Amino acid sequence: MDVDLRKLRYFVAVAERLHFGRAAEALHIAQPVLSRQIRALEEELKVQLFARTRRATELTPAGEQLLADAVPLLASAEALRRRVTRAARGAGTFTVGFMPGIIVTPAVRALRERHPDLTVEVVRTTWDDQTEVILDGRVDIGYVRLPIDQRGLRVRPLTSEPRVAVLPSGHRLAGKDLIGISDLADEHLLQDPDAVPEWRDIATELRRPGRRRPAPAFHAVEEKLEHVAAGHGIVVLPLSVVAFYTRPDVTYVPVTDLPPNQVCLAWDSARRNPLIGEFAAIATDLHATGPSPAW
Amino acid sequence: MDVDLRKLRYFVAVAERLHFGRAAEALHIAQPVLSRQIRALEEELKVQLFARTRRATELTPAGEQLLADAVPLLASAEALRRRVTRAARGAGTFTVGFMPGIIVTPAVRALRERHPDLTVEVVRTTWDDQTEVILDGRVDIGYVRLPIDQRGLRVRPLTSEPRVAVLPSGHRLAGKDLIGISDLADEHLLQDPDAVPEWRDIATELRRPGRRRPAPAFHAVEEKLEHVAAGHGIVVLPLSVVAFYTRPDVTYVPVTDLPPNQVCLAWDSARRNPLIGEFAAIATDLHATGPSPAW
DNA sequence: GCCTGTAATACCCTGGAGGCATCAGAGGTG
DNA sequence: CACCTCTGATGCCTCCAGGGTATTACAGGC
Repeated sequence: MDVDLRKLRYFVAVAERLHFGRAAEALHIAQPVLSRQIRALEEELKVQLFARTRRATELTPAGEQLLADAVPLLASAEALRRRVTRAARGAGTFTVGFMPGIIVTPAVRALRERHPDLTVEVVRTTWDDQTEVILDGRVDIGYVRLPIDQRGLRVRPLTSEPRVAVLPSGHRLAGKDLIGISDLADEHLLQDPDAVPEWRDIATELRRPGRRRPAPAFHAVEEKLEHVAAGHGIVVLPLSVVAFYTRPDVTYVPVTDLPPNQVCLAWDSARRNPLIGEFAAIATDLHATGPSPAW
Repeated sequence: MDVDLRKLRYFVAVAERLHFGRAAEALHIAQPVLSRQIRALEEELKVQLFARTRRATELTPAGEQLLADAVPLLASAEALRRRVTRAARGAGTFTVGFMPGIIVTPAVRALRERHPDLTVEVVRTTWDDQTEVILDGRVDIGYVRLPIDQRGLRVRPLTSEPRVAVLPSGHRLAGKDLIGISDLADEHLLQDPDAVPEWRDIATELRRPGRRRPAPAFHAVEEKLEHVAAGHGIVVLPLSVVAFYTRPDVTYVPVTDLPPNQVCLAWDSARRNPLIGEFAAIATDLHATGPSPAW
């Protein structure tokens, strides 16, 4: 009748590795069990999921489709679990996520005033988990910075702010009033290139292929600034972030041909919680009519 | 580890009825089994879901939360099942849903030309199932008419078209060039009031409470027109629909204070299928630059 | 021809989901 | 107040699905 989430989880493990033995190991079960479960899933769905040649294992089109659907489904199931537990603990809590540099206080205060009995919490996110926390139920609504993977989310634009290049104080470009992306082509970018898509378009053509890979293992703003100060490279950040996390040994320069960073509200598109809509309205309102922020 | 979808289904059955016996009956299982399963679910989540007083059963806040999350999760699971089966049958098929009066041919043809090996199918929907078919996997993308419940969907506006009142040919208003909603206040609306939200705002105040309820059991356009012709009442439809399903014994009149009907593209926000994005781009493009339709 | 790596098969054991019969407590009723 | 009814909970049985171990079957490489 219903699909079994356990079987789906097993399937995903195999589909991601294309190897029963290693998948079984990762799942902490014996390999024959996994073989049988997958076969059972195939029989239940009346569909072949893997093309098994004795030597290799690969996905059929149906398997590809299942993988694409199973991953978000499992995430939703996990989110459901988390939200129920949260709902039990704090009968009335509402959690707002935000990226560094975004001011959430006015909107949060407004929501508290309208619902005196409600506990409103805030959670700081990073570039990597800003959408994750929404989909897994840790926050009810989040202030996010584009670009993001919008799958499973509803997104409403709020505002945008210019981005600047953050450099060590002694850097050759440190004194400039204004630079272009091409001036930075030889710099090492200390952050996820997805956060600065234009970087790829313009800079990567100039870069030698053998160059050291990005792979930054630090995600918080403070860590990035620390590395910039140490001269390991540069980062590109929205102006408000730099203004907030100011420190003497790094400086910043506006970059002309870098489009502004778009700040949006995002929430789980499958949910129906009146507070989400209410908060979104408040926040949108504040950003439209309220006092303009520093940038 | 994972939640059990069967238990969730059982929970929803009880939560919707607030009665174990009747829920068990609806699920075709014995009542003690259901009691035990719910209790097991509560223990697994470490949360009390129902407040059981010996005489009544009601939901706790955690239960409310679970109900809100479980319903879409079960729907997603069902959709996953359906999509996998479809992916197995037609290795490469893409299905487009559309409401009556919307012309999909050019976009479908364009997609076919770009992917000669792809089977592109179209499905006509009704007001009631236009979003359902998207969420349960019967279509990959749908042309929908607002207002809709956007939960679980991504929606992109396409175009809008005026709406008209459809009347029997002999109706007192049949000859008019233009009427207002208030002229229709005494008419019987033969369709889901949600389809014409303004009807509620304006007309219901004028209506006596004891009036016959809407509850229309017919949904296809042809059926509505049949009933209008028979003098059972009137309907409000987008102009293109009336133009398409023309018949001699019904006529239509533009309504001044009825905002136009918004046509959008909508697809499952959790999915990642490049064809969806491609089709959306084609359709948006056609509607922006292509030949303007009849209305 | 033999060894290795990989999935499938054979067989067993346990726990959980289902059924039936019954119990227990809260309200209503004569 | 005794009794009946309605409703969910318990006790006990059966059976199958999911887990484990041992082994087989087959394709390639040496």
